[in-house]
Amino acid sequence: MAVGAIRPGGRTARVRAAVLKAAGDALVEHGFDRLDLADVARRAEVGKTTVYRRWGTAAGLVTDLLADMAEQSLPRADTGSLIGDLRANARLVQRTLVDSRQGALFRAVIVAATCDLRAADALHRFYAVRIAEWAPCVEQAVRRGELPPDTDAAEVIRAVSAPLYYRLLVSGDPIDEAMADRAAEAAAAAAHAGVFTQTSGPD
Amino acid sequence: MAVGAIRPGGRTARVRAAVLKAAGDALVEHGFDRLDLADVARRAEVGKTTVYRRWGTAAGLVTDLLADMAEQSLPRADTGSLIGDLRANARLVQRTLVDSRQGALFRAVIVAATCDLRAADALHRFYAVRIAEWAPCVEQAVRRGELPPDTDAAEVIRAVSAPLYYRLLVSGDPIDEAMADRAAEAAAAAAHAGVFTQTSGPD
DNA sequence: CCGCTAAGGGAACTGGGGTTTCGTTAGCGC
DNA sequence: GCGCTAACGAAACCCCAGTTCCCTTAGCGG
Repeated sequence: MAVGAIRPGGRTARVRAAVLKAAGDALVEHGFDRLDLADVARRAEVGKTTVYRRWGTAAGLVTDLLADMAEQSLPRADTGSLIGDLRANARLVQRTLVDSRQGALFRAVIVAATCDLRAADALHRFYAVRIAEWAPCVEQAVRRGELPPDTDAAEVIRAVSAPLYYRLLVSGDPIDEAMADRAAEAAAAAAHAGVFTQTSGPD
Repeated sequence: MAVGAIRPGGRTARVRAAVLKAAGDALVEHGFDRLDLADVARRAEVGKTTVYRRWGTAAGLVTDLLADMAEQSLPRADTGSLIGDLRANARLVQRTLVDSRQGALFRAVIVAATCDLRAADALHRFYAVRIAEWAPCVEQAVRRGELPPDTDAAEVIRAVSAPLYYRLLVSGDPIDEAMADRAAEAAAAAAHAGVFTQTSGPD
């Protein structure tokens, strides 16, 4: 049985909150690779034994942090048009990745996911939830007749985020609002052209 | 002056080749976070002092490995049509990322880039070269009249790769040939729609 | 082929990240 | 509010990644 599952109230919850906060701070300052659990314990004003007992490794700590982040997701937009909704989504992601704290945090959890299977699971579930949250934008557009009937909604949402994450992690090119808008427009154009229909693309 | 710059021949070159090979093997097996320089030295049958002296850190070693990988880049395709060239590019990237050795290696260098500024520089230059290699496909399509005159060629190429890397690093969704084709088609559709023109998108 | 010294290698050393031990605090059922 | 024990925490401990020391090998200019 996991530590903290039997008496989850009071001190246990306070310790968890303090440690996750401290872990976030440490990740933003040093990044995942230099995350020192003893340092996290010091910041949280908690015994380092506690951190090692409850979370074990840096990856375990990040996994729990991600579970915590997953609970506060922002609601999707509903502007009335596909391009409006996709732009809203792209700009939300853009602002998140550019924000110095949030951006560093996302880089850290993505790195953690490449190092640890549980962290990877948590990350994939995190994004599955986010994508599912925004998919109705596309489904509404289908119902309005803006898009082909069997358009894969999740695929369209993924297509909006992909260029932003590609720049963050791979190419290092700047991530500004104009490029977020282009990402939204590109996804919309491809969806209109029927590229994201579930059976097959147009011939 | 860097070690190995004064007598770059013979033993120095042999040691570098052996160490980079061993580093690649170790990265594929354990990933960047568990890269142990002493282990690399053992695999390369080289003194661990040598590895620490010449490369210093895991990030430094990966940076050099990336410089080595940059030298063998595959030539771009020339199928005669934009969609053909983009599909070839998407499938090349797809095969690379799915390949157990290459995929692990790319994940590792991307992780290294998030930890170390020099590694990040090396990675960004690596992708800038790859993108520049494939940009002429788009420029030819412009000349053929397939695309608007002021299409940003690099942006189109990036749009092809982005969904593949997004799945590799972020969402964890499968990366098969069909999805590579969709990525190519989506980029082509957006480019046709004028989303990637340098002045501004269509109104 | 000789000498200078760049580069490599074995071995001992060290510091701090992670573990173990055991005593203390406080959540929660009654 | 009482008692049981889950959970926390201080300190001693251990192990190994990374460093230092110093000797050996071999590239390369002459």
